[in-house]
Amino acid sequence: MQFENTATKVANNNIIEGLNPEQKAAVQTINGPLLIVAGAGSGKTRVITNRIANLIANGVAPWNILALTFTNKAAGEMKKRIANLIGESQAEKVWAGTFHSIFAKLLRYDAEILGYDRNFTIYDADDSLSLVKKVLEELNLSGASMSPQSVRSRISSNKNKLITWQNIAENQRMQYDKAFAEVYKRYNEKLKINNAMDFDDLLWNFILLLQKSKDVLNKYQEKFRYILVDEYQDTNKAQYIATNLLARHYQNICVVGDDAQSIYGWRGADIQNILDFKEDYPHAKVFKLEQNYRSTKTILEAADSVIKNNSNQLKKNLRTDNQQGELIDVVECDSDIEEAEYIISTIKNHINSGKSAKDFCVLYRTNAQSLEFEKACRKRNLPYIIIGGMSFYKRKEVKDTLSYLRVLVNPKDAEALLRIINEPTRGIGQTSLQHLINFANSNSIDLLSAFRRANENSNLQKRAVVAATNFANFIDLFRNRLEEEEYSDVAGEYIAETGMINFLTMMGTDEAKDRIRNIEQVINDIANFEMDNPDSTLEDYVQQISLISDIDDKEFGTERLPLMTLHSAKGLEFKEVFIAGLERGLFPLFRADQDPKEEEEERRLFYVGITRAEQKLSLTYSKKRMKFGSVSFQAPSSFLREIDKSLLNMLLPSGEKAQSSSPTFARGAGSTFAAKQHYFSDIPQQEYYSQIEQPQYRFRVGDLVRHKQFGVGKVTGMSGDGANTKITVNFSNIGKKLLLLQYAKLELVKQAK
DNA sequence: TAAAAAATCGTTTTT
DNA sequence: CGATTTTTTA
Repeated sequence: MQFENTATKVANNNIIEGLNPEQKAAVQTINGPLLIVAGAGSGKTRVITNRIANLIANGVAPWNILALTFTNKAAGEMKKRIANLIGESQAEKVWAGTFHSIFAKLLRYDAEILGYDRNFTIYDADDSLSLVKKVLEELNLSGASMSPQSVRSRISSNKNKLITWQNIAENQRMQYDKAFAEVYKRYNEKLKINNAMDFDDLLWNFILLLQKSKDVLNKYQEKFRYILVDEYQDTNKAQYIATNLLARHYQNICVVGDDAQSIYGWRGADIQNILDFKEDYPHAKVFKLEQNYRSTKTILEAADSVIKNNSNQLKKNLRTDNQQGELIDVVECDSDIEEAEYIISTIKNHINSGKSAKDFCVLYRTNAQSLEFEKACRKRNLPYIIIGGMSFYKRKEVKDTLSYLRVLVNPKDAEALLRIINEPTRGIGQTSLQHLINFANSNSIDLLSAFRRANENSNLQKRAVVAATNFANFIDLFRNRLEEEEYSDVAGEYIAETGMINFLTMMGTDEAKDRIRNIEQVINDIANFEMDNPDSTLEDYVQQISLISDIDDKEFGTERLPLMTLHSAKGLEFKEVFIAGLERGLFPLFRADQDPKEEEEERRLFYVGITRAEQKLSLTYSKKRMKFGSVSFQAPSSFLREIDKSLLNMLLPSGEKAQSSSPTFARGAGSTFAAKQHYFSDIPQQEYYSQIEQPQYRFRVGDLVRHKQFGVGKVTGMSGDGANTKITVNFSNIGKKLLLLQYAKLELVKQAK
């Protein structure tokens, strides 16, 4: 005990040392509700970690502290820094993790209360999409009016708001709602049958658990006496309710966030949660961290001049003692190729003169934009890393491997089973599979059991019976072994026996070799996980893996140039940042010009991007850009106009100064012409500049159009002329509609070929 | 049943 | 354009 006291005192000095007064005050507040409004680059992470260390130094047990983040990376970073302050042994006892991973862990203890098995699997967006497709097929709604994508995202956004299918069925406004409620209901039933939860269920089911069992609620309220939520501006309703339930008794809840950096509204995040915190907890203390330690004055001024165009925010006044710094380059490029060439060659030059690749970063709005940057990097032999996008875990062979493991862990997981049953082919084709599914349904057994009892199924061919029985035996064999042996060994042999690797070896191509290595990497990963977590099971491994994203991977420190979306960049910082594609319709993305709320979110995203930069910021846009294999013409982003001109340095890719009266910038920014598609990239530029009055486009059958209310649809017919022109559009959401062209205000999305 | 060819489709952002 | 799904054919 004596010993520990000394240690605590030493730690205590570390904990407050070098903090500014606001930071210190926040760190030293122990009890009661606390809101920390942390501007970009204000040392937020430091305050959070030091505060947790301070709680522990003041006698709070680390296992009574719950710290919730949005990414595993943030959680890992937090743990690492707490460990530096108070030592590994204490730090690892803190409950720090993402909402999803912590709740998943807690759900496993009491899954039975909700009617789930403890070994439930977690469905990612792909899994849940394919489940939606199956439901649509089953209910005979496929092809008709509902696209699986839109149904899935609607289900998700309802779940984020805790809206049940019954709620929708009761309040249905249209026939469409009725059908949707039906799909939603069936989707949930199927999840339950598969003993699976989607991402949103992890939040909602945890709430249900707390509501259903008073014991469980008490248990966790007692356990998590001190709760801390990072990025509070991005919490959705489910996360809000869950944290409030947990904190209700002790009210030791500390939330940290920056309303100016709320960028997940589309995923159900409710910025109101942070704006209303003081109303939820009237006694809450509030601290504002307004001292920025990251960026130059120029960058901060630019960020401020952008964000002040938003209404509805907590007042903040970011300041810095850093230098004024360089002007912000704004570079007008001819094409997306030139844009990538400019950015990558600029970075390459800096690297050649001694700078490090990891000090730079290229940000873009959509993942699709990464392609040209990759090409440019490869051309110059510049190592790069794409964060997000096609992640390791989304690759086919990796998903297949994980699906095999899922079947092993949770034999009810029909999604996983269907995914791998013919990977490699096993002589169980569509017809046989359908017979097996029917057998499972009519006997109310899970799919694997139907495989096991294939010999009772008179519809099956002999060959299929043998194949199905073999497969079931194969799974059962390894399930038995799992009970006795170390799971990493079993998993390794199991995957080897699936035949995937043999199949790929036979192909022999370079790509196949890559895939084999990826599969092996999963096996290694399992072994490492087992070593790191000696008491864990294969269930644990499979469950945590589905909640991991690319940004969590540790490859950052290496000498590679990071490329990522603006969303992925949240929480990161780089000496020099390039933001590409500042074009109307791309950033801010098109639907934002109708809806002010969306536009404000895009602006916050821009704010996030700008404030990632420490020393230097460059913004680029391109006049032409490839979209869907055809060229589209772009106007500069309206956001460029919002930055104070005195902070900008207008350039051409050659490095020459663009005249301040650069035609594109001067006109494009204020004009109303939308990005329009052409099929010849050599249309003279003059035409582009004179296109301020956009000619009336004549729609044709086959065109893809957008309607303000009805969404996107395909033109299937035209009739009449002049003011009487009528147009038939088949909307993906609601089906066919006959509209009067002059009132419909249709917007061209894509021309027919 | 499985591989190859053809057609279709789409672009936010992610735990 | 490139990925994915549907259709055709062996």
